[in-house]
Amino acid sequence: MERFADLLAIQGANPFRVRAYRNAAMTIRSAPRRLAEMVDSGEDLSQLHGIGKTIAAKIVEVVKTGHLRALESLERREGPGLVDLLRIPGLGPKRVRVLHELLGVSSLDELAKAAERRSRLEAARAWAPRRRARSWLRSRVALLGRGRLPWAEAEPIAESLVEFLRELPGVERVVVAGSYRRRRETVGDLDLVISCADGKPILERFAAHEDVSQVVSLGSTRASVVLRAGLEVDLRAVPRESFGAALHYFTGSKAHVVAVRRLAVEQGLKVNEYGVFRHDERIAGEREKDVFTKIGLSYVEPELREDRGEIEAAREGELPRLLEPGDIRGDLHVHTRASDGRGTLETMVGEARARGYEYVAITDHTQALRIAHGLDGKRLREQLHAIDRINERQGDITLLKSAEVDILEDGSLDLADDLLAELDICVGAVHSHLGLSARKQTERILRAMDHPRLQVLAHPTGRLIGSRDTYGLELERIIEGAAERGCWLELNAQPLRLDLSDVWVRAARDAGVRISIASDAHSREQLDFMRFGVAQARRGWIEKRDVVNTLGLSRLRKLMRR
DNA sequence: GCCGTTTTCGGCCCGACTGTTTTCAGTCG
Repeated sequence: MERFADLLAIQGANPFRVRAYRNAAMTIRSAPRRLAEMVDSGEDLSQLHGIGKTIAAKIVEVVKTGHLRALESLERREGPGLVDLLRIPGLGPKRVRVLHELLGVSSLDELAKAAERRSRLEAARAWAPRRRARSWLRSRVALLGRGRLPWAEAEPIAESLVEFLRELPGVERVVVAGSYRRRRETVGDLDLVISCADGKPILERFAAHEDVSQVVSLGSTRASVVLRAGLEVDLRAVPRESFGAALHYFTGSKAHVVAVRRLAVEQGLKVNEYGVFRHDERIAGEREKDVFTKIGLSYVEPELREDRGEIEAAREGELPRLLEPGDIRGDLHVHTRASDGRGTLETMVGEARARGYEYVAITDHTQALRIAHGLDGKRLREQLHAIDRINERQGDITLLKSAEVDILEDGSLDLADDLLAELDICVGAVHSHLGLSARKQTERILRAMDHPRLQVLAHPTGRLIGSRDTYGLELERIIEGAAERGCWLELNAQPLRLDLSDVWVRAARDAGVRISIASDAHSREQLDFMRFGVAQARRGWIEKRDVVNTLGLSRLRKLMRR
């Protein structure tokens, strides 16, 4: 749908038609179920917001045939590589069309070559930056290839920029907005908002920061730069009375903001980054909360602002009371150096106690995972004894006997039943045979969950952000199976896992599955990863009561299956 | 192309920056 929209835009189609396809793409991305499944069960896709008869038919065609004829014929006409040009900052559909028609360019490679040649570009009247067209193009092509950064990697960069700005004279407030504030698992750029009386000198100081490698644009209210690290940073300066409105606008998401503005228009109001206006009168702007209340909404937490139902819920006063970091009372997935962790048992327990946890489950790998030095029966028994001794010594934190038990290819567990019976809680995980068909992988996991001892399924999809996709899996069936069996699903808080994702953790919650948010710490510092998991859970509309490790130990034990 | 307790037709969020525009198009967020 996104690709089709791109090609339509390059063709010069009605922009609202183009937008309709982009909206549909957004709906598909946020859908809590796979559309293929809806098609298979004969459901009417046009019930989904933003999908009408035409697009529904196209989706059905893709699901049933694997092809979209309309897309393929457009690609044949224009060249399949043409849409890639849109990824270059500063190149939109109109300029891509000019490049295509004038220079015969229809792929990134061809563009790179054309940028080195003398070309007729300078003579093209329709091409706005024509005086320095070639050098402009070269500098823009160089901006390509910057991927999204995991949230946790953006954090130190964001914090140092905030610190820098706070110390500039005239700066009143600084907040990192954008997808960073919404706590998306990755960020494409950083959006900083400041309030001050006069933005120009501050923006100029910012553009001259030693970490800036390129100034993309620099005006009196906005500066856009690229850091040496490759990250793009946008800084917006607004007066104090507009700070809340600016924060709302720059926090996004785009879809959320558009929906809010549309709602305002329906009420005869206008919302922009300077405030909420009735005719020419500003009726809100300094405080973000007022932007919501003036159009009849309760305050929406940034993590929810994806236009996935939060606006309707805010209107009805039915927003969730989101999980808070302080609600967490224990960690159910922690490694020691007995397998592939770095800390000793005592170190990890000490760190958990320092966090005020009531309990921590020690979950080293089991024997099948050779590479992690997984524990066989003998070594696990030794660890269980050690845990008994620690538990006898101290009363303020309880160690739960556990293991991250390998789920073997046939769905059986990598520990004998008598050993499993000695554990307080069994965490199961898939680490091998990731290439099974989706059906086989799903049945393997369901079979493992059939085992009465298996309580938590760790990192359910196995994805690694930026490097490994979900292994083939019918996640709806896993969620359904977990609900039926009283099995819990983990939200693994490792910043490159965050598995389950926001959309899926919400789907699991909706299906009545309980969630364990777990650090999967392999060193004492990594117990801190819990906060990434909490943020991801909030994006999935998770409340305290949905999460098992917000419970005290006795209630937690009661909730276990056996 | 989608949508509708104003509408089945006529709307569809809104503003900043760039370039060379002498009043605005293209792009971006």
